[in-house]
Amino acid sequence: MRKNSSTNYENEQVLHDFCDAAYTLSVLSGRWKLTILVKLMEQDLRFGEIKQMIPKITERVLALQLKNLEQDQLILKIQHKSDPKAPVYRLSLKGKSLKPLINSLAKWGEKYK
Amino acid sequence: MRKNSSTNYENEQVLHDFCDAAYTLSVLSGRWKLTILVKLMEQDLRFGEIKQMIPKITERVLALQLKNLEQDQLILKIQHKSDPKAPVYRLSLKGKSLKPLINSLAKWGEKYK
DNA sequence: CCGTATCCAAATAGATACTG
DNA sequence: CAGTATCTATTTGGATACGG
Repeated sequence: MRKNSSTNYENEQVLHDFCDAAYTLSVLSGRWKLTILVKLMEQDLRFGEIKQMIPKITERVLALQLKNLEQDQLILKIQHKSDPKAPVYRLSLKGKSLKPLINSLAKWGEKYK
Repeated sequence: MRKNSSTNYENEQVLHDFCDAAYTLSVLSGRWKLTILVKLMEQDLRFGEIKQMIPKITERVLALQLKNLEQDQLILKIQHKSDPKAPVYRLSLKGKSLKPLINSLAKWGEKYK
């Protein structure tokens, strides 16, 4: 009797390809990514502003995480021709689309932590 | 003009405490955790069975990941008095409750990867 | 069969100084 | 201000051998 007895009623929820879930986890995993994304949900920010909001992050690591997020196309780095030295980081549509997902993660965490 | 123009219509979705989301990510992050959880969604398994299903995992790492999952109370290690040498790993209720969440992760990943 | 013990490699993150 | 360069520390995962 090793097979779960619950097989019948639980399978109405089909399991999607969990490799896709692994991809999602991969873009979210990183010491400060969630924090940065959440800050950017509210407004566009510059490097120094993020640094100020997250005092414990070092410049090197902030640069790395931003680069990752940009490569995964979750954020955009916007440079104006008028002042290319003051780029702004902004959520992309893909990044914005994470909002409900992050909320789902938070709800599960709140309930089960 | 740095403030997002989208502030008005997007805030109907309140942002939950993202620390709770970080907790959720933390229990899911680990090289093989998702794989193991998905296998256990279908049936209880023994150490050696999981090892066979994931040939590339080493015994040390499998033991570590199982220990993590057990500590986070996502899985149960079930030992029968009759044969304490043949424990079975089983999803806990908390572990089972991840199913819809993992599906959400997979759906987002499928769409945006 | 179900792990643990040792040792090692890789990835990630931190401290600090420096540059265009 | 917005990063890069170095160097180090920590965490995580892998290879392999051994033990109850």
